[in-house]
Amino acid sequence: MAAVACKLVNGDLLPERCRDCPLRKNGFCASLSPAELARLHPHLIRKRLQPGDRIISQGVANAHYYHVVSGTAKLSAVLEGGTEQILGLRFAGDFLGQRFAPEAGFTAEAATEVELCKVPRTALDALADANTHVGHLMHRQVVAELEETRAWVLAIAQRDARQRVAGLLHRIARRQPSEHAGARFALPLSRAEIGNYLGLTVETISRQLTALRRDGLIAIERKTHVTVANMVRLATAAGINA
Amino acid sequence: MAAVACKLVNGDLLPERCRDCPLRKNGFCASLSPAELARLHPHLIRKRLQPGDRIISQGVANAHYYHVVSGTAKLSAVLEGGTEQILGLRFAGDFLGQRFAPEAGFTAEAATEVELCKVPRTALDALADANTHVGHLMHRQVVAELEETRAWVLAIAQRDARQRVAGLLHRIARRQPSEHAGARFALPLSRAEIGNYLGLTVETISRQLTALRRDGLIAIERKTHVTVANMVRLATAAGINA
DNA sequence: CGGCATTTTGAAATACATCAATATTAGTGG
DNA sequence: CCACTAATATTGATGTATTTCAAAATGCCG
Repeated sequence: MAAVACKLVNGDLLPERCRDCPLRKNGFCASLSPAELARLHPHLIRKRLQPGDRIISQGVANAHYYHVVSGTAKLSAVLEGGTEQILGLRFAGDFLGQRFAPEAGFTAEAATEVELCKVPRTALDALADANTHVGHLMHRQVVAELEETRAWVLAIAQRDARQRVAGLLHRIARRQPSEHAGARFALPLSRAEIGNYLGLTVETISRQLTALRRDGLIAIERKTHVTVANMVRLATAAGINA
Repeated sequence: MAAVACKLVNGDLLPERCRDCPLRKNGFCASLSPAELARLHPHLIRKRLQPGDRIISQGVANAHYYHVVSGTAKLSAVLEGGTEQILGLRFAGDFLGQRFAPEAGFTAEAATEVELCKVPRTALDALADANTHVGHLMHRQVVAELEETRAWVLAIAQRDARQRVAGLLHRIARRQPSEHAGARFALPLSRAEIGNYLGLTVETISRQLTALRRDGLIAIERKTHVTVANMVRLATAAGINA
């Protein structure tokens, strides 16, 4: 919640916190020059959230962008009808918030314990305008997200229940911190939420999970802790690759 | 196919063709200043395509952006498995092509007779870099497309066959040239393509269309010419608004 | 330990898919 | 213009995956 003091490392413009940040190596920050990071750094705030804590609220103008440093965030939206719809998950390295979107189109909340890097819109937008390269980066960011969303449509449109569930587990596993490398993780969503996300019922999710366990693709302990026995077989079950 | 000669109108920097263009009033071009349009204009090429003609080929680096001036374009992609998937439709005013996407992620072809405004990437990219405002416009463009794609995911995830078909007809109707204002249009997709798009079979599409006709929401002549009897009832059938 | 939400499991209902046959349309050449 | 063909669309009968309804089991928290 509190801002960490800024301290520049001797002989290097790169701020200490950013240099130690796991995100420095990949994604958005990796493409920023030390000078750009240095300019941004004074405005960065590190936050740690507990499951259920709100990050972004749908329909509210949001003054910040966020970078997920660790943990998993859940994206959801309430439709006109009042029904809730899960829109996706965001993992370490993912960016939250759209430029030029006046108000948030969805709600984001911590699904697990989450560490965030909070960036004021004004700061990043100013940098983007001053430095074309950063503006392009943010633009790329959206293009990539669009691609991913399109891929998701395809995935859901012509796949059956087993493939959808296997596909979701596969996607979650791939994005786990590399040490565990997909082997073991806590499900960031309840069965009901998974069903909502995949367009299936709670019961179907439950049945498919037990089926996947019965077939030896995964193991489940304490309802939420999944161990993937075989990533390749899981991918096959998901209908990924030909 | 051939470039139209450029001719500036007296006392106005706005090129004649652009001024007469139906797109001038809305969308991307509406946000460009006369000076910006004038700069872009020499590079614009008007093309007229017949149904089935390719506009963009998946996997190929594309040297142009396109604006749909009239008609309907069909977007599709071939997945790893070799199966084809319809990704969507583009109507008059819609933009084709993503900045920073090195190669086309999908194929676009004319579904009806289509009029296009073809813009070299180099020209528009240069303008975008020279003039922040234009860069922002292209950025906004993607953000809007992302929003729309997300909405589509929602639509398909938790709706049954009738709702999906009604929803598609509603979306097509809304985007028809205003004179006809949704009343009557030719379906730009075959039953098989609609099924592919909506994740349903040809037979189901056919049955749902006859059901909608039987219920008096639409009329169909010559298989492809749809008249919407009641847009409000169609929207209700689609599950739009609560 | 007891209450409460979530998950699992079972049985019946249903929406959509599949298989199969017929009907319509568009295209082609006589 | 008509007959012929091929492609696309419709309609029917049956099968199946998923939903729905209902109940039991598990895990969670005071």
